[in-house]
Amino acid sequence: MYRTHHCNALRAANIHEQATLAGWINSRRDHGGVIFIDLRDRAGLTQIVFRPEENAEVAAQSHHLRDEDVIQVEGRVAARLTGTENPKLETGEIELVVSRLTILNRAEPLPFPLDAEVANEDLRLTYRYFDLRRPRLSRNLRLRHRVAKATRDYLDGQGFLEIETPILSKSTPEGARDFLVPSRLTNGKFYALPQAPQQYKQLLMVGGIEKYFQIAKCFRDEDLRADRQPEFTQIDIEESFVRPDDIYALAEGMLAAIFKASRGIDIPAPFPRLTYREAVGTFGSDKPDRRFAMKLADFTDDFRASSFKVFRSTIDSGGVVTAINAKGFAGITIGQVDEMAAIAKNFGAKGLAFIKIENGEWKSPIVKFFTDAEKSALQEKLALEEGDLIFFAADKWDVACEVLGRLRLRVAEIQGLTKSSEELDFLWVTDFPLLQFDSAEQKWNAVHHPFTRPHADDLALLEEKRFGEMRAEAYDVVLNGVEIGGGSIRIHEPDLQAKMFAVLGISEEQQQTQFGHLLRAFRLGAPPHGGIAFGLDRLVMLICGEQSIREVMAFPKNNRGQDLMSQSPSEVDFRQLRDLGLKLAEEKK
RNA sequence: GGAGUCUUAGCUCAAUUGGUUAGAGCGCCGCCCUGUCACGGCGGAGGUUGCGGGUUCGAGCCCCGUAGACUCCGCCA
Repeated sequence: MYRTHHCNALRAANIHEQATLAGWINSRRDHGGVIFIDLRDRAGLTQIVFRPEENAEVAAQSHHLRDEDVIQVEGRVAARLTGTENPKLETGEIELVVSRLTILNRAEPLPFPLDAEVANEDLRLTYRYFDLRRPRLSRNLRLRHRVAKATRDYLDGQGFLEIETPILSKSTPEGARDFLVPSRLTNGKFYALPQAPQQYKQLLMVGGIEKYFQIAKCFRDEDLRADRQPEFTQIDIEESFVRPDDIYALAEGMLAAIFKASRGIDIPAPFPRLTYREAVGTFGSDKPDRRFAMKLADFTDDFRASSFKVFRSTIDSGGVVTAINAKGFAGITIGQVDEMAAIAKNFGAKGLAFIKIENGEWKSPIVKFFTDAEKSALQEKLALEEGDLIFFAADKWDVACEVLGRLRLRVAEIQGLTKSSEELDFLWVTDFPLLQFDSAEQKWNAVHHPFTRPHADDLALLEEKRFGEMRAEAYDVVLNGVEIGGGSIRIHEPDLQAKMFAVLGISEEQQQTQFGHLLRAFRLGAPPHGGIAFGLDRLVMLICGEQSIREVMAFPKNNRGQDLMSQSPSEVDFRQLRDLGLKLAEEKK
């Protein structure tokens, strides 16, 4: 046995007992004579003390110890001298007077200190196993475990079965780029790593499972972001004989259990619901951060007869005029104006009109075009006050909303509106559009995925080919402006599914080769079903108060998808390629 | 593929307007120190200022290029 106690176990009640501890040297304080060491293991810290008068040999050895050496110590639990107790430590009333020291392993000079923030993420990722010793990451991984455990316990309690689905699966044309795995036994053919267990979970429903879940690894070969890694984890759920309301209640219950278990807090449920049109129209985003207002206000009717040509012509051609009030932002700098204009342009605006309210005056080159009626409409709907700043967007509805939505987020960031907020704002966004026209490819794409059920009231639109107007029976859960989950009720009828594939431009032949098994399954008595999937990494990130999912994964990849620690991806031996029947197109330089 | 920010000692950072030998704290090495808890004191080692080029009497600083990191856009059914 390496130890009799962990490093957060000994208390005043243990005084005079013998104990053996093992762990890392967190810090050492060498007084030449007496030497103190804070010994750390995953449970906490215990001060151990070496005294020459107690054991000269061991004390002499102790002078050579360094931070992060791994040692085992045996000794007597003693009360600290009066006045030297440390209230900052749970073990602060006692110390271990060492009589025997075993050095289990030494540490070379450290690549970076563990007791300070390190900015260089490259270095942290290269020495990830070392970085994991820091309280930040160990706390995050513990919270992640609590979230996963609460998820399993809750769903188990609701009668769900955790079922694994294949990692080696089939490439499909829709969606993200697949990671491919060449097949050795069938040269020239490939597996794909799953982007999500979507088809498998639907087939489990056909299989009569009724209630399935999985904490599933998913893979997408797309560019990375602070909240996107090529492999990530979903809490994947599917259930038969459900309406959206059933899914909402289940998801709310699960999130409540997760937040209770991880943060010890009760979250208010049911969550408010916004339709997609409401969310985008009011906040300029389908994942609105509602912890601050700065709502979009529509002025299309007010400017219908405007003498300001830009507004007038936009409205005449079916566009809208909307605005936000950036409260107290009239002191905006030239640089910030440029930045805002750049954001507007980046998201499709032709320009950015704005008005400063300063010294009781409306300052802007466009104010001269406005009538009193137009001004009072602005005044009223935006509740204008001294020091405010109005941003306008005049464009097609979706462009105008997105532009103001992006400006809204940037202004809030500059003003620090959510900086110290502890608020947890959950909501459902419902009634997403079913299809979106891709003008580059000149085809309709599924907004959610091809298996999403059209809204029952909009089925007639399918026959009329008014695809852009169709709503989906799809929903997202949003927390503080981050999409943490999304799902839909699925199509379970083979004919409707085939029709959807056709709309998406998937030929009859492709349907058979790529989705034949699914269509066939639907002809053998598929129950109505639907589900939802949560991004576990993003959820844990929010629970931990982190800005990046890399901070809640044990071994994340960098921006280029590389693991700096193990140096993957890496070249492979030519024999491996030969076995797979592969040849590289270009010789590596 | 595009935009932005950044890159100075092992780590975190500094270096006035372009001006002498690029500094500090932590860490490391050596010596001292018997009640500290971020212990303290004295001394020492450690630098091609990411890389390449240019302007200049003189470049860490200005210009051009390039590499890398991060953030965002595109992309992510």
